[in-house]
Amino acid sequence: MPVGNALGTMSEYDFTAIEARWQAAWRENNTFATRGPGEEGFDASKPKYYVLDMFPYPSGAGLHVGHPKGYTATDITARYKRHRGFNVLHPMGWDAFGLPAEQYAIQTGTHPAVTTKANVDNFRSQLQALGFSYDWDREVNTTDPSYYKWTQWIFKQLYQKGLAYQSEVPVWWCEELGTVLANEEVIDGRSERGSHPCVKKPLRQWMFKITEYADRLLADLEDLDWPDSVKAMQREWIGRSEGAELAFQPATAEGVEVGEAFTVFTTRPDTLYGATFCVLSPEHPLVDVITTPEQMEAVSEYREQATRKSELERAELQKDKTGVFTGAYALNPIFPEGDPRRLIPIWTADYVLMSYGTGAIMCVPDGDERDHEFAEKYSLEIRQILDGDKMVNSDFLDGMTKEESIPAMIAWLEEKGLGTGKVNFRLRDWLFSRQRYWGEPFPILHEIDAAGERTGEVKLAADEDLPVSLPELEDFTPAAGGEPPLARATDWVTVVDKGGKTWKREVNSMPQWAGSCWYYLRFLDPHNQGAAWDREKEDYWMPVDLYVGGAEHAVLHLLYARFWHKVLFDCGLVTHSEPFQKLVNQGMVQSYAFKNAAGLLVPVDAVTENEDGSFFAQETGEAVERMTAKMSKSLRNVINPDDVITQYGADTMRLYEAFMGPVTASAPWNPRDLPGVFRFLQRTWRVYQTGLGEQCNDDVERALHQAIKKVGHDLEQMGYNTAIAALMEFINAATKAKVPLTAEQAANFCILLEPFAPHLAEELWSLTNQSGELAYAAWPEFDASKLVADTIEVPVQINGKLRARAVVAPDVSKDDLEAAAREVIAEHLQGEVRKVIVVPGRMVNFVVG
RNA sequence: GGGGGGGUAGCCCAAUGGCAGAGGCAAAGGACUUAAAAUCCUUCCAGUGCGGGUUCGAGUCCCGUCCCCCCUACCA
Repeated sequence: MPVGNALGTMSEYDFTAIEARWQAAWRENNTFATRGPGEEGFDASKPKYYVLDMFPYPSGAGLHVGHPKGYTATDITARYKRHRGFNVLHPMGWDAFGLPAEQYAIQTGTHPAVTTKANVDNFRSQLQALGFSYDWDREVNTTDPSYYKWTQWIFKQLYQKGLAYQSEVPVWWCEELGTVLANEEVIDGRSERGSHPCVKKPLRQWMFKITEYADRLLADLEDLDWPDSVKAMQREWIGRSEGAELAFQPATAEGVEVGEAFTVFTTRPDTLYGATFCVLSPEHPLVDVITTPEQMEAVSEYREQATRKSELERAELQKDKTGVFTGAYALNPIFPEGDPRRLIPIWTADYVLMSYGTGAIMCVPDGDERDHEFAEKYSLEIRQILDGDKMVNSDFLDGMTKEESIPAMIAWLEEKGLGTGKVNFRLRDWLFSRQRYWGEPFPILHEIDAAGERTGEVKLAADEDLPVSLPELEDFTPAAGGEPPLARATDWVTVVDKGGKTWKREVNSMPQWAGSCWYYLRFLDPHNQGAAWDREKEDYWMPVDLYVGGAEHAVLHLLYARFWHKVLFDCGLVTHSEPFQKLVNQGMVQSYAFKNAAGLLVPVDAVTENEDGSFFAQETGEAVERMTAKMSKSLRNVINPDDVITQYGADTMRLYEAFMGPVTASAPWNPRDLPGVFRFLQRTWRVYQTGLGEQCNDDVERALHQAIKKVGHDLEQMGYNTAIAALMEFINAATKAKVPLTAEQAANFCILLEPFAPHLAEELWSLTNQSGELAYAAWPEFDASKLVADTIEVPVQINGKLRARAVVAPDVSKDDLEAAAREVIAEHLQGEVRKVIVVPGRMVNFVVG
């Protein structure tokens, strides 16, 4: 085979050389450097498009084939938008604080910064090998002091707004990780990372008042172009419910008042006439006060059991409700003194959670399924108050539906001063401190007294003292008792201010979410030394037009970032109240796995396929069933992107990722499908190898214009897989025509191909001596007159069933089409034609009989 | 239990209410080749989970039902 690039000479599609050449050229020419307001070369007349990936944590394992699925989608869109004349901001960075680097440091003594740098370098080169058009001049790294300086500065803004506070609260403590965790990071009593057991423990921690923003975080979801599932998850997490709070007074069995009144939250205050008992959470402080001596032993034992039970165990045991009578009673405020219904028993039970509402509930067995179950089990009174959807035995509410009775009851309670209408949220304040080394230090100083003890007074570090840099440490292990590793850096911890006064630094660090709460703003102005970002740039680029990432961040990163952004908005630092206008969750890239009859998973490399397409395990010979699963080391089904690039090239890899199906769909990586897209690129290469022609072939020209239309249309709605199908159609047509493309056709197809397979497109652009920079060449316009053939076949139906086809001109009139249809259908037409439906260019339908 | 998303050829996946098929994989046959690979050409394949309804016409809209995936769950 002759090797060479001269046109007219058949040469191989040498993707390795082509990709290396163009990646180098893009770097040298700064092809994808983006200019914003105030930057040289900025063109203010162009519209902007900000397309963002959720930046990765640079793990030691390197890039996973799942990462490029989203990155390929955004890159195709970024490249497409450049052709459409947009100023495109398409940056990449590293969310590099986090536990793995710290744990590796504890095991090996390697400083997390060293590990992080190595991992970042690896990730960057892997991403560059895929030819993504990021503006690498804007790369940010959350662990860089010049970055976290501004993370600390934003913390100060939140603090100054009164949104950050310290509190001794029961928080999730994870012994294994040696740190506290946020509610969002604990699932069923286990840490989200690593699945280690966690317990509730009272500790003094930094909190953010995210609950003050609950209403806005909920309401503003409305206008966002986000997946319904993510909006639903955020709504549920915020958990707004309307109802009332009302107070119950504890009393003895004789009705003598004891202790303080307790408040309950209920969404159905109107069912108060059916309230026959109350339940306090075992953690409720009042339980100690009101429990009678006779019941004390049983209650203490129950409470102890409840604390020992993990949240997980409580959830597992949910079917079987348990509880203990406290011996005390509560006065149902709706009944007058002397009414026997007024005195109701108070129980304690762990199905009532201290963390929701007030930790105390009124129970209406006739209205609530759980209360009913509990009442049945412990033989408590069940008083009817509902007949169908109408209230009964409820005095002034009788005959009302709940829509009428709830407001009526709230009005009544408020009038009598017994309760108030109340909106309750499930959202808790955000626990913002961690006992780790590898995180942002707080810009906080604690006042200490002569004995070196904290007085409780704190002050912020001055702006000119930022960043508060991480001190060097030898040992990164958390100290016993939850003391953070930073406490060991004694020189760093002690600060003497200008007045000679001694302070101690905060030794907790920020959680990993901090850096990712605002990185999309730093990309706008990454080298700014004097400010986190420039207002003019922020005004131009924000909000993010397209944000692509995994669904796992639905309530963590995406809720936190929205919260920070709203605070920044209230501070007048940003111009929009929401950061991410359109959000897309890319589907997961899964892998095949195999399961035997016993349901055990069998590693991929231990399975062989039979001729008939079934599978068997090599060792045992037993039949196994193919299924899709997450890639995992144990199943040995992890695909390494580097191997794919070596074998097929980056363009094939990109094309395959985009061609797997809709970007939002999960699909297994199927090595068998790779050659299909690879062949398409080879065919494309070959079409261009025959040189350019003068003569314009009609079929090729039509296919090209159809492709221009379809690819543009599909890309507007992120239909990457169907856009690629359109490209394939064109190449199939061009191959079939066996005539060289004209220079114009060759150029136009290069532009269509560039977003998907940029290296090959650049090579072909250069081989055909096109002028100008391909990445910024204007997207071609399609000519509607060239879209259709000289004649088209129109289906002719009788009663909706296909009976014949009429060959007509594409622009035939309605009457002429009907005439042509009558001609071809004549022999099939029997009986009276009652109606004729004619859709010009589409079909004709005769309704008979 | 609640919420979100899906069921179309052997497989992945397309189809503004208008011929069920764009594209790819796999399969079969052929061309080229000493042979194989690669490449090229040709061919094969379902009536859209199931049952109703609306319509001239339903994969698409409506009602019911079954199955699968994801998220969430004693939230008062």
